[in-house]
Amino acid sequence: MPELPEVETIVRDLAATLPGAKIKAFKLLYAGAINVSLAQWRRRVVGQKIIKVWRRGKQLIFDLAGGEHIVIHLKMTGQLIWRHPSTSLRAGRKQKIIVGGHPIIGVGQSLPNKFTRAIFYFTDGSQLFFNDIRKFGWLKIAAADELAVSFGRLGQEPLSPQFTGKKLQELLDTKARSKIKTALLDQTKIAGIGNIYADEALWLSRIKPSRLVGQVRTKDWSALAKAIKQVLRLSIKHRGTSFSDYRDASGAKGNFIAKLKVYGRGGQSCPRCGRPLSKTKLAGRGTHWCNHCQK
DNA sequence: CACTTGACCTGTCCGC
DNA sequence: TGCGGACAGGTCAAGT
Repeated sequence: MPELPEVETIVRDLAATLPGAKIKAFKLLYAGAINVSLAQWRRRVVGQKIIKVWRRGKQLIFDLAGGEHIVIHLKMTGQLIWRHPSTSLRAGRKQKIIVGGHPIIGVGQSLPNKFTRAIFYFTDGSQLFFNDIRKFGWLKIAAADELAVSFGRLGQEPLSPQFTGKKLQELLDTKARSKIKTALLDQTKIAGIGNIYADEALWLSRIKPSRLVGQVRTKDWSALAKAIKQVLRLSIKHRGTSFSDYRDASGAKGNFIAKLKVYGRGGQSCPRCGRPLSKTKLAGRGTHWCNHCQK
């Protein structure tokens, strides 16, 4: 599910509420959701204060006052939804719901639900729910050195100033015979692009997903880098794409689905040239493009 | 070595 | 209405 714009949206939401919060308790509903025993998890997490919320690629990180880090990957269907007994994360969307017999304010259905895999309880009464239908997502507790090793394997942040056409070419042009879409999805080269935004960025830059990296020219690299930044930024502005399960930290859907040009639109007309969009499988993923205006 | 497939899970949708 | 299969935002390991 969540690619960079969705994770960034959740990070911004949580960064507005979590820093300073102290974890009072932790409830685990699916044992596979964490990387250590529950006893060890609680030993390292409960009593800790969250001092910072940030993102690297598609992963969220809570920095803890004691120096360790909670790292979260939402994979396809993960959600992080924050609730407080008396306040709503986003003004204007308040809605009374009942949790455990106590009325709280939030958006959408009551929590926990049958897909809730873990719950953080904070000393101020607020709660953070980790929901995940498909159970691919995970929470990890990591020391600083483990975090550095794991993030060292991740590629360039596409929204960083260093991410230019030249840089993109340097990163991807090493395997001339691989397909450009496959290369864009390689998290060790670029961190954060997933299936939706790979298709969207390639459409924007008029490059066919199956084009070989070796056939991408200098001006294409520059257009592609620009398209990647453009689509990621625009999606963040619209709070991400809710194709099915993605929700922000208040439980609300993102709005970018209305702005998608090709993803999920196979058979419909190309917004640029009007011809029908193609859909096929590439790199094991559904791939959408316009066979007329993408070369 | 590079690329493809299967596996991990649960849900939805479509054709029969 | 039921059933089987394909497919879904991600990433690994195993197989070719």
